[in-house]
Amino acid sequence: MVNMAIDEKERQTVEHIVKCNECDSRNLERDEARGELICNDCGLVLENNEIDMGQEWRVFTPEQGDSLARTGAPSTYLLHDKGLSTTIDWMNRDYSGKRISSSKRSQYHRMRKWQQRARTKNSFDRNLSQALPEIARISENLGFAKGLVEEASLVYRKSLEKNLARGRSIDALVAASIYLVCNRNKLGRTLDEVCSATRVGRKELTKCYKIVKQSLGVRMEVNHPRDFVPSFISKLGLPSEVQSLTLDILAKAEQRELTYGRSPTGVAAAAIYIAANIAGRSRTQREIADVSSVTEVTIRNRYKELAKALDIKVEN
DNA sequence: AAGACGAAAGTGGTTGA
DNA sequence: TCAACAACTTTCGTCTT
Repeated sequence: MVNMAIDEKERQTVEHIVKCNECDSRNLERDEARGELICNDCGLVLENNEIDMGQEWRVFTPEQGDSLARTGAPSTYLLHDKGLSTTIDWMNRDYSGKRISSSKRSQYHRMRKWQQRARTKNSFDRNLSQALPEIARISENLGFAKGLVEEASLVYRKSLEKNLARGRSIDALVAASIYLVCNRNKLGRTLDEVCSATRVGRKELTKCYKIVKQSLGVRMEVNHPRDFVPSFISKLGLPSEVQSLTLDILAKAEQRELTYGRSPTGVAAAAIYIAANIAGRSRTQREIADVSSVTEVTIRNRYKELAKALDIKVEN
């Protein structure tokens, strides 16, 4: 009986996964971090900005379900008070729905007013209540899963605690927090992508990013070209075959130390250019330059280097 | 006409004195 | 703090298909 209930649950989760629109393959993979559903055969991104369907716990009996239930929404870093403070209802009715007397009504009015003031009483909270919705909005634009939004909010909180907001715009600090989370999770988002998702200029973002990174003591590994490959490949609509070819090329390039001191996006772009060419799915330098935020010239320079060192012939 | 090529000059970041 | 330097960008004329 209990087992049947589980089967039913699992059947439901499997059933909402669809076939690939492009190649009808059922070989789909969910990338929880990016919030994307990807076809393993052709590389098509089927769903963006997916809702995180993961459960927090598993329930085997109804009693267990009751015992695990709790009141209220989960605590979240996304709300300035983590969703934990009290709010006083605006309706002038008591718990049974009866209207309350006028003297009580004005008392509640005063209480509500002070409650509102107290809730966002200091600059810390006021700042957060402005910044956190912004984080949520931008994260959505970038297709973050819920966990990443929380992480970005936490980074922002810590930066505030370290007094980094003074003399800087909230927007810049928000953007820096988000970019930091991108890098830490190796999402392969370029600086430009984050810039255009926010209202913050490139220069301001890098400046702020450095400060946040430094003062939070976050150790960041240097971005590797391979981190950018899935994102670029999918934007170019190239099959996963090209992706694995690209990764092969990058692995060899790394062995010959062709990746050091070069911009990782440039190297990734060049490797994709070569791989697409070999696979007979050529893309122009312009197309690849557009998605990778480097210039054609850089792609040319990198790909010449790679082709020469790895002894690959590329014809146009 | 589109795409690739490469030279030249300018920009922003890193490094080392 | 400043100069030197490598990587990268922008621009543009030329070549190839």
